Amino acid sequence: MKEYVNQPHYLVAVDCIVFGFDDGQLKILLVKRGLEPEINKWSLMGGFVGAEETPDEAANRVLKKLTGLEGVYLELLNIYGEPDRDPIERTLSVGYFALIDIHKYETQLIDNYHAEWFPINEIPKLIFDHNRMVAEARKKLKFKASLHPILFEMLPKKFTIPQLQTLFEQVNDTKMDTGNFSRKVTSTGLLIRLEEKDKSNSKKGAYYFKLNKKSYAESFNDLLSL
Amino acid sequence: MKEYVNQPHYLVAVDCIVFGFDDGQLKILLVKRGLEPEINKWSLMGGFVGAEETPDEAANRVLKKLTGLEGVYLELLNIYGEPDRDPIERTLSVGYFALIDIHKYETQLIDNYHAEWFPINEIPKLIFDHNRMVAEARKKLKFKASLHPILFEMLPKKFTIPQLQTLFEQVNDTKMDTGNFSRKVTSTGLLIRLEEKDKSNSKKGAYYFKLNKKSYAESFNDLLSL
DNA sequence: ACAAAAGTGTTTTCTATACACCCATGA
DNA sequence: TCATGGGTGTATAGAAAACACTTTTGT
Repeated sequence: MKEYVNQPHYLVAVDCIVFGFDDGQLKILLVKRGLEPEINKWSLMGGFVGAEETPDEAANRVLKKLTGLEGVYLELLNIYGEPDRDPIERTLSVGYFALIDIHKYETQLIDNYHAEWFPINEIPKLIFDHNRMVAEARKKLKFKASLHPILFEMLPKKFTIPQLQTLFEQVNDTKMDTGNFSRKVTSTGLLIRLEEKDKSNSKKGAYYFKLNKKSYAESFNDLLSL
Repeated sequence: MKEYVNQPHYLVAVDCIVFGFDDGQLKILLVKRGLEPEINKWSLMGGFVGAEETPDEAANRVLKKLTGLEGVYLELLNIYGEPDRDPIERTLSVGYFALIDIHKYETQLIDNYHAEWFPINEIPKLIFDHNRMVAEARKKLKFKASLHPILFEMLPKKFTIPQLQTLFEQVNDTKMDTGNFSRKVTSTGLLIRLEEKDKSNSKKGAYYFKLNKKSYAESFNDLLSL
């Protein structure tokens, strides 16, 4: 037990990189920081890890406070622990990235925090090392999505294949053939076609699909390249 | 600044899951814990994060202390933060997995810590949540290795293709065709064949290869499925 | 009728897999 | 010489990529 004595103790925070997809663009949710230092600067949404919770739970709590959403897709990104990253006091931050359906969050809460969605390529200067966190999150999202069908987490319940394709293209920073994409994605068995069509982007209209939740759940056990 | 007041502070530790490959087996390095509680039980090698270092640096320091090695492949695994995971005092632990060339560590140091290599399928009961960490590390290694050529980190400078194949099979818990494996791996451009052969496993002998360091470095920018 | 997005058909290329078979050599 | 692991050759199947072309319907 002696070794525990005199070891330094630190503040531990969580910061969330919240991804959403809207209007054909991959976006990130940022808040105007409400406390000193750097008050009123843009920042990631975060909070301290409380005495009775794990970092995961803290991230979920923060996310719920900001968006009203529960059961959000959350994944550990990295630990940020430069001794001087927070000028007030040493704080280790656990970074998480979250994928949410951008149309489901509660506007009221967002307003309370003076939060705004920023297109991924138009992120402003953020406090501390938050810009680095965003860059790493983007990269990790890309790798993760190459083996796991997680991007559906950012789409509404009903979505079209062209919509899904745009999201893929945004995440991977690439263009792909529409015909091949359509076939590839329908062949996975993850999608169920609905009768309804979305005619907002073409006269012909694109069928809406929904996730096949059973296949989706199972796919998380496997390596699946989509 | 007011918000920083009265936030709880915690101990922050690192724990390393050290993988090595020897005798055709994937192994993990464990130590006999030297402090209370649970003294003399098997455990991962760990230590507290010092005031002047990041968790990464702490992990590197711990690893050097144990093996004498520097510049080891280290990657964040997860953060373990159950409020009661350490019975003495709340301690958050940052788990790392490390890949080392098992023949390069310094025996003397290992002896000092009463450390031993355990085949991956014969891990004893460990303290706290360390068994869970090992399980997660194994899974993460598999996923990571499916897109990045990191397994070379566990091989000596000179290695044969059958050796590499055995390592792959161990990590992925599978068997593959020797002919196809050989072609696949040589076609990546990551390997340079040497003149020398290893005749310890066959009369014909298997060529030694070394890493093409340039291609190897570049490959880390891409998604590469090996 | 026209234009433009959606998505199907078709061809070609590439990769993965299976497996027969040759190679080298110590015992 | 023969048994054995190390590899190459080859044939086939399946996936990916490229792209022509049809379908639909608001204008």
